[in-house]
Amino acid sequence: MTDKYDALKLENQLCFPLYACAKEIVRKYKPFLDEIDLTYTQYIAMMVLWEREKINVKELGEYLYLDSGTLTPVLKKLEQKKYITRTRAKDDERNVIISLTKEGEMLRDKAVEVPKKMSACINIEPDEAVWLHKILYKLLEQSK
Amino acid sequence: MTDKYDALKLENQLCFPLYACAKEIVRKYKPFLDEIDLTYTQYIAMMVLWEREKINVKELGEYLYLDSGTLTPVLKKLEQKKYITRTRAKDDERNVIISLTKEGEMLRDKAVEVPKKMSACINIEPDEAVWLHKILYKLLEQSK
DNA sequence: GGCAATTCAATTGCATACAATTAAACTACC
DNA sequence: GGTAGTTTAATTGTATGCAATTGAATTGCC
Repeated sequence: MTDKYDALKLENQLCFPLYACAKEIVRKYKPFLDEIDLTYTQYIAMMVLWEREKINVKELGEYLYLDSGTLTPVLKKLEQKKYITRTRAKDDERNVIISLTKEGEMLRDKAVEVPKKMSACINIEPDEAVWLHKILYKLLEQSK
Repeated sequence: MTDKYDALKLENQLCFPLYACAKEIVRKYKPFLDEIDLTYTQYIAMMVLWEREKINVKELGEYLYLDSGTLTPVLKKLEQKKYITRTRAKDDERNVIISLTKEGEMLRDKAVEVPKKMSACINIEPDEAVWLHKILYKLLEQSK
């Protein structure tokens, strides 16, 4: 019951369900993120800022696995919305420092509801979630 | 050691590593897919075609979790490359039938090397891979 | 000190993704 | 048989993503 093309079957891929699952879950975030007027990419960028307050684009990109080509427009949007500021570092003008504004800080209290609402949408056993989390980070480590 | 914002920490998310992991793995495909001049989206579309030969856009979208807004331009590209044809169904002109061409069929022999090369790039225990596959499909089921 | 190499963010070009709308075709129902 | 509702792709508009390039700033090295 095997043929030489088995490896090409969609159902035999590991990448495909990963790709599809990520998209579907990000899509589920949308209604909740709409309430606080953030896209998913803006949301994860804010997440880092809430932890760090100040960070440059390169380091932010390392956290998020995104490059400046993606981040620059996202950060400009967040700047427009007054959640962050973008300023060249005095000591090294190549670096653009992203800083949280007071408005950005305040958004945190509204955003904290998002993960709560999401967890109600994803039906997964707690121990499976822990496992999945672990294995995904193990795979991510390989990309560094 | 917990605070009210713990749920907002990037490292506590399940969606983020899923999202990042999917992107990183798709990126790892790129050099192999470049060799056969396919993008990842074109590749997974071809994968379905190699299994099905004929399918309409809607049903293809259900397999791939993609809508016509994404698929139409992808399929037009594959048509340009002569791997598929797009024709309105005689019996119901709303349906666009995607069919594999002989060139598309022939590409399969080259494409079958891609999963082989990829598996050498992803370092994961076989039983973990099976488990991951299972849990991802379980999550995907919830999006139907 | 001066120049080559490196670093960083921004830009460009291309390819997704998806929500919302549109237009054409078909179905149901009377 | 006519019309309202439904279905299917395509289109439009917005937001990513990423490779490659650019330009400014900095560092290394002699």
